[in-house]
Amino acid sequence: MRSYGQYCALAKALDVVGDRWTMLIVRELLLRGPSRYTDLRNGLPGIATNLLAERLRDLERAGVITREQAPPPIATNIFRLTERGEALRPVLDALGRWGVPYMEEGPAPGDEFRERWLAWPAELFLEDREPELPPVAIELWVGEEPMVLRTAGGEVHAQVGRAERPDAVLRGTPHVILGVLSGQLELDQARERGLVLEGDERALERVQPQAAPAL
Amino acid sequence: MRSYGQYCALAKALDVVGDRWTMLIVRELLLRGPSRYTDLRNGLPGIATNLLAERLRDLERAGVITREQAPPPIATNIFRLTERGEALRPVLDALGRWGVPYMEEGPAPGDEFRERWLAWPAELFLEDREPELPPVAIELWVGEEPMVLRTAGGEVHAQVGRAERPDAVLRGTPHVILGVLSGQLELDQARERGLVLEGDERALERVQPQAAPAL
DNA sequence: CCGCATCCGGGGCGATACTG
DNA sequence: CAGTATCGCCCCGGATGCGG
Repeated sequence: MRSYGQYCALAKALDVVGDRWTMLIVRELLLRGPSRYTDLRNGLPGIATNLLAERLRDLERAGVITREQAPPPIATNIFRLTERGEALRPVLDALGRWGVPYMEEGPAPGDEFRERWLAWPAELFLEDREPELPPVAIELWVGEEPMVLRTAGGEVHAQVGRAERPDAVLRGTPHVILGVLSGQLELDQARERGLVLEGDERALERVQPQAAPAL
Repeated sequence: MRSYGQYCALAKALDVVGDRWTMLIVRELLLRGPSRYTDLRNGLPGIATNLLAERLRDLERAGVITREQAPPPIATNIFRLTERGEALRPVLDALGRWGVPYMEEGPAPGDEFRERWLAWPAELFLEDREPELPPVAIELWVGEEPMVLRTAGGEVHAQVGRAERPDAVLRGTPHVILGVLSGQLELDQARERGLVLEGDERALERVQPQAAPAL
């Protein structure tokens, strides 16, 4: 990116991560951990391949990510965030939180969706309000790939995958699931909009925000 | 900006404020409060006039700013952040904080500078560690325009202008002043690099961070 | 299949000129 | 003062090719 040419911390930050797609690449690396080129590309629907390659080069030069050659049998590179790159998490948290209201309207026609993108609102909004009880696991089915929410140390962690014995299973559209996770939708309302909840309803209530956070 | 076409809070946020110059326009409105077109332009060295006009239109349509017609005698518009726009402050705070390390190297050749941009690191790093004492005011001279730091309620507020009877006056380059404010530079080191401190040194020490924050 | 490089059309960007 | 108009250029997006 062309530098803004301003001696200002914000402008300098934007010189590094202000380019189109750059923040979203960081999002993928934060959500997935170290990733291969193809995995990144899969998590970034719409990006042109040359742009991804160019951004990865830029980010590497800027010290935000590193590129590791996997050992010879595997002919692939692994991209991973440096400490400096991980330090961008508060930035993406803030931006993601600011963007949540735009999710309420539901996906625009043609919008792509990846299950793991839900990890953001999930970890942002949910908390384990009864950490002294045994941990619970909630499975989410919102597309092809299942996700699982687990309580641990008062927090809730989200990741792609299944639970062995989930306390509850939620199925629904991204829009409805997000409404439930963010506390914008009551369970009754959500059910009217197609939410299916199997298992222990209390597991869900345990992690939902008490009051709907102001968006 | 072209939409990313992703049903993701972060991508949706970037659809609105991810365009080039957009965040910096919000920076100016946060730092200055409601502003005229020309004032914005002055605080955004390097921006093309048509781009500023276009971004202001976009931000207005997105509900981030409003445009008010000033009463007839003054034939000018006033742009001001909406509540939604003010809600971007945590985002810019996080990004600005992430960008501070790039300031340590000093300005790049040709970098523009505005005194008020210092308000960011100032309010971010400084705190009144002795709020029970009478408030102090510190004047900063780093360019044409003076700035003043005032303690109030345990916090430190920065704004353009002078103090009537400053407890201390600091003069130096942006780079050195920033080093002092962020706690990266000891006073001795700063003096070697051209810092001039008049008045009560304790006023400065009172608001400096105790330990240099990890950048 | 993975990780790009190349090519090309369109649009956003930057600089300057101009207008009410 | 507060923008609009214009124009060249480069960046972006999409498609394709290609070596390992």
